[in-house]
Amino acid sequence: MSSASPSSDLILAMIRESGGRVTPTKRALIDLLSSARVHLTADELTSSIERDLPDVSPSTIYRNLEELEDLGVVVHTHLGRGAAVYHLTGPVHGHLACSSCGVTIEVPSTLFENLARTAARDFSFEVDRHHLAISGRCSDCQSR
Amino acid sequence: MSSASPSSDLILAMIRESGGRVTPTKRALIDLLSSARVHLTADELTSSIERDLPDVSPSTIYRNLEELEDLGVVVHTHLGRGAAVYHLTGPVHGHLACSSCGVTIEVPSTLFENLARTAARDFSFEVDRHHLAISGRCSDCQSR
DNA sequence: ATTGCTGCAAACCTTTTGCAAGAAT
DNA sequence: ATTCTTGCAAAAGGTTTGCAGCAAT
Repeated sequence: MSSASPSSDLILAMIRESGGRVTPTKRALIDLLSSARVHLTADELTSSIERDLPDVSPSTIYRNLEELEDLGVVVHTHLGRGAAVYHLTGPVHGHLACSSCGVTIEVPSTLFENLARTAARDFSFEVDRHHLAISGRCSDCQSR
Repeated sequence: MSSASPSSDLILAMIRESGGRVTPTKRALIDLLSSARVHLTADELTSSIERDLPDVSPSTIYRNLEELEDLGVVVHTHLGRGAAVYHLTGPVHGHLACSSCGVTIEVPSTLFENLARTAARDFSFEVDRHHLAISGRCSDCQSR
C-alpha cells in the first residue's frame, strides 16, 4: 500500500535525525494521525492517547505536534472559531470547510493549481499547498 | 461581481431595521472599519475606540462585531496563530497570508473564480467569497 | 415604557511556559 | 552521562457570558 504520507517509521527516523527522541507519546500520536480519516484537535488527540497512556498531558501533545510541524510532517489549520485541527501532510490537498455545520471536504490540490500559479506570477506569493482552507457552505447546508 | 462596501449610513439603517440600536460604540466601530486600510484585531479596535470612549469594554466590541457579522457587513479571518482580524465586506477579495512575517496581501476575487467554479461543480460546495485566506510565504520572506 | 446595550468581572477555552524529575540515546 | 522529554501547575491570550444599571427607541 503506497501513500504519499511519510510512513510512521520514516517519521520516527526523521525525529531521531533531527536530534529528537522517540517516546511512547510520539509513537501514539503518529499512529493516530496516520490512521485518522478526519482531522483532529489537540484535545481529541490527547483524549485518544489517554486511553493507552493515562498520564499524558496536553502540553506534551502540543509540544509533540509542534515538533512534527517543524519537521514538516504535520500541519494544522484553523477552521471556524474553535480549536485548530492537525493532520499529516499527506497527498497534497486543500480543505473546503463548511461554516454552517463544520464538515470539511478534502479536495485534490489540482483545484488550487491555477490559484497557486497566479499568486506566484502576479503577487510573488508562494502558496503553502499543505495549509489550504476555503470556507463556504456544503451541499447539505445549502439545501436547508 | 464585486459589491462596494455599504456606506456607514446604510449599515446604521441595517442595524435599526434588524431591531438593533445605534450606539456611540457602533458608530465608532463602523467608522474605524470603513477607513481602515488594514484588517484589525478586536483588541486593536478596542484601543482605537478607547481614545474617544475611554470606558468602552472589549466585550462590547466583540458583541458589536458579532452583530455586524450577523448582518453580513463584517467578516473575520484567522491568520496565523494569533487573534482574528475583522474587516468590512468590501469589494470581494481574498487574502494571501504570509506564515513567516504575518503580512497579508489582498487580492482580487478573480484569483478565486476558477476555484469557486470547480468547487461548485465537482463538490457542490459554495465558496464564501468574503472569507478567503490562503497561507504561504510572501516574496520578502522567500528571499530570506 | 420597552427592551436592547453597556461596563464590569468572572468564567472559559485553547495554547504556552517554568520547573524538577524521569527517560531515550 | 548527556540532554531531551515529561507531567504538573500556573500563566497567558483571546473570547464569551451573567448581571444590574443605563440608554436608544
